[in-house]
Amino acid sequence: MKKEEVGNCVSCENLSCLMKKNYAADNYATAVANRMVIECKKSQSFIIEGAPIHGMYFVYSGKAKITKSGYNGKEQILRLTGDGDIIGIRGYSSRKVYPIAATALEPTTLCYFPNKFFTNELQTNSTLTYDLMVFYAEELDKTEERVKKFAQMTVREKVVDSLLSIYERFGQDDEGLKLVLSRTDIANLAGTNSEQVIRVLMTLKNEGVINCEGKHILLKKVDLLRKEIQEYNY
DNA sequence: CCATTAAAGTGGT
DNA sequence: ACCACTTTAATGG
Repeated sequence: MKKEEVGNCVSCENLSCLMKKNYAADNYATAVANRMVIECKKSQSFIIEGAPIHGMYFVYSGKAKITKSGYNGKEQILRLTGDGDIIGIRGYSSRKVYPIAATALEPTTLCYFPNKFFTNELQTNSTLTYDLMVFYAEELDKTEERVKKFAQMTVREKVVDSLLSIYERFGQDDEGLKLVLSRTDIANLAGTNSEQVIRVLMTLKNEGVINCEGKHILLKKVDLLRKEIQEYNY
């Protein structure tokens, strides 16, 4: 884990960032003074499952996966994160070690806040604390939805659901979805294996619903895909 | 540029 | 769903 401290912190332009949102210009300077900017290369893990909790991260730019390792070495992707997202936010439970791992999926810049600083902020800045509570509530909601989907969806539906969640979070351009994942990563997100993902992707391609060129996946008929899983959405 | 490893894809059980 | 295998792509020196 390579950490690089930047002497002169660039101003955070990311308006969805929880910190930026909850600080007036003058107080924000205090936050900036306490943060550390970390540059991550692709496939670099900046949080290791089981390592002692030391602080929390915001994604300044880039993308990362949050994972938990399973029984036979297979990992489960819990969620995907991008600009403005918070990572490592369970340092406030009684746990002393991170229950998850976080790995960059592309070159990623992180804002890091040591626990000591952030704990103090939570006790003094109630809007920040409230926003964080809303985040927790939404995460719990999403997790419960996912439990239902994992139990009830077919393999095909789980893959479709995963593709749509990537589409909704990250969008797509002419090339395809803006988050490029390996088949194995898609499988670990959907709760299947890479073979099944490969087969579902090929079927969808033959049906003309998506387009695949290497790792670039383009959703051609989003409405049709949504229709396939609509009964699972509330 | 080549060598080694990782990922994609296929077919059989 | 799982495993074994071939082909193809990515990585690193």
